Amino acid sequence: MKITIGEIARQANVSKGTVSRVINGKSTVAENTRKNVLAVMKRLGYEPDPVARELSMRTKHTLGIWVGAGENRLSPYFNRIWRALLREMQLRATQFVELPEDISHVRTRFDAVLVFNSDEVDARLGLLRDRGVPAVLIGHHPGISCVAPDDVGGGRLAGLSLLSLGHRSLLHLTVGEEAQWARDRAEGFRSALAGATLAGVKVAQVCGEASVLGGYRLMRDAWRAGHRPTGVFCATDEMAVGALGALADLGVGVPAQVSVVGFDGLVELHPGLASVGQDIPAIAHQAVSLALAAIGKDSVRKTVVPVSLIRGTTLGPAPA
Amino acid sequence: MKITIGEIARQANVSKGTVSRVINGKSTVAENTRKNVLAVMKRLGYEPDPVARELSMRTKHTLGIWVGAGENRLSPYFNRIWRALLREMQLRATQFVELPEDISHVRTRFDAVLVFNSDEVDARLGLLRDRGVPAVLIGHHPGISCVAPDDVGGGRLAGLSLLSLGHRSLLHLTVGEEAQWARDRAEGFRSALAGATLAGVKVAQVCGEASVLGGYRLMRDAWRAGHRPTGVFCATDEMAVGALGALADLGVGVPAQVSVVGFDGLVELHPGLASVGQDIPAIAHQAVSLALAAIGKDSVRKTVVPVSLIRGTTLGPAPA
DNA sequence: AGGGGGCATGAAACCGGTTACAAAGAAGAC
DNA sequence: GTCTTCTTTGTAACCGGTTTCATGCCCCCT
Repeated sequence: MKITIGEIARQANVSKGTVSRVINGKSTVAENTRKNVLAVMKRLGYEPDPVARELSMRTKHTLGIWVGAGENRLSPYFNRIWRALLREMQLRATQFVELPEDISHVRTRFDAVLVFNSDEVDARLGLLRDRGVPAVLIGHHPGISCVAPDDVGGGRLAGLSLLSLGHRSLLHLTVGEEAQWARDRAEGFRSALAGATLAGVKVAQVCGEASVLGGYRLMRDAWRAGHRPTGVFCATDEMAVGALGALADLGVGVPAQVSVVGFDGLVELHPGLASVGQDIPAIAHQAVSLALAAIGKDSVRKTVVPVSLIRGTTLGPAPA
Repeated sequence: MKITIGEIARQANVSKGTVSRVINGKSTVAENTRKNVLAVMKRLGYEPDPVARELSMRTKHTLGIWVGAGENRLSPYFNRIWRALLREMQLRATQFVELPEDISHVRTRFDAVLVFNSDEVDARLGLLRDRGVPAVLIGHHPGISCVAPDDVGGGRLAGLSLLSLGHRSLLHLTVGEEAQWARDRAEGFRSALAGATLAGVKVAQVCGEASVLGGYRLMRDAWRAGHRPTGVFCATDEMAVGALGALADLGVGVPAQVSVVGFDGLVELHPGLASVGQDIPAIAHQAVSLALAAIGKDSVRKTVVPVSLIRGTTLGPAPA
């Protein structure tokens, strides 16, 4: 038979209320009885039933995670975020459940939902609002609590780093304008160069796919088209890996002739890759914090998580 | 205020019990009252509280998923299984939560656990047994309910297919003997050839890493070492993709000179890849079924899910 | 000694459902 | 017309906790 709080109470000669108080440590309990109750609990191997607790406390200690259909679960970035969330939840004794595509028949067994940014994000947020479930977005979006890396600052950081190493001819590999993060990274990069363009700095931008292959093609084609940058800033590390491959195939020395800086800090992709590193544990931490804080209230808060430059071995001074 | 069963009962002029009966459709309810109650429920937008239900029914409608530390979450195979499980759960109105590495402090808010096979699997199963949580393994292991593809049958299928197409010189790219699935696939492959070796069929086996790069290296090195098979069976599709790359680099025509068959059916990896296809939705279905059936009892059941040959364009008749 | 304040605890209501049991009413058998 | 049986429904206990409120007790102050 399952051991309940009532059984503990009986064996410890106290009331259920007192046992509950011992468990939660909320109200004060005499040291003697506390010890006694704890001893009985230990002896019987008691574990409070989480479901009963959820019912009376009306908090489920559960967050939902809603991954967009278009989200690339196979990307190393996604994987890192996922694992960081897992760790974070463990620390907070909170479980997390992944929601299926279609939540219309899903019963809300969670206190709040973390949403990954994607094209369908508007529809999703609407659905959640209708059901009264607080949501936190990983990414940028108006009108909702968000957590995102400092994309603008990261772009600027990359630009400034290249400039300070003497690079005067730059190339930016990125995706189209549809994604907010890409716009922000590009904007930051341009802003770093804003004053410098007058001083003879040239910068070009080409757009393609955010993948290794995409980066490879962009770099190869740009080079063939006559671009001869000494510094290349790639909107993602995967593109940067592709760019490195293309440069290798073209026989261009890195970083002797060309420096390459990526974005995300996924050093496992390519040893030595220079990159604007995201603090993924911090992002996970903030996302969960915001989600848990959002329960009950409906405040909207935006959190921007700082980034830092990973120097690596693909970033060096401009050739003379 | 939240709408409860009591509120419905009041507005429909019936008792809570009757409303509950309508919801669950268990016991019989007069058609008139049923309609009436349903109307009130609809009007008020009532949704039963899953937590309260769990408490009184003592089933949590939740499965845990325990992914080993060593498991490669980035593999397309894992990804497919994961998504199939997600769908399966959705169909059954069951949620699933991923368990963190260390479950010692996790409260058991799930009815059963699905475990992915890995090296630490013994320790994990022990922990779960100690806590009295039923577990189902995706893979092979003694003493526990398992779901796995028909690895032996798949290996045999690949072997027979190659033989029937006239191939007499075969090569098997695989990993070491440590993994059960690899042993089984190899065993099936050999068994298909058992009678045929007497009839002048040559077969070689080389071992390496179960990755694209691993497959590439094995194929390249085997060719350089003088192997000239006309049929190649790879233990995983990723290895097969690598092998195809190596053959292309070596200038060997596929399937004109060499046929390549993989295992897993991950056609998205390489268009036209011939492969022993797993029925991943069926695996997910069986895994969840077994897990849900295991609640309460402690029967051990093994399920083997059939495989089928995907012909593709990399498998053809042996050259004359 | 009497009164007030604070701490420890028990009793009971509550969270939102399910379900065993009893009772009422209708229909059918004789 | 009465007895039995079946269907439908209400009542209340229960799942395993939390929390409000009241009470008892001890201590301190005047």
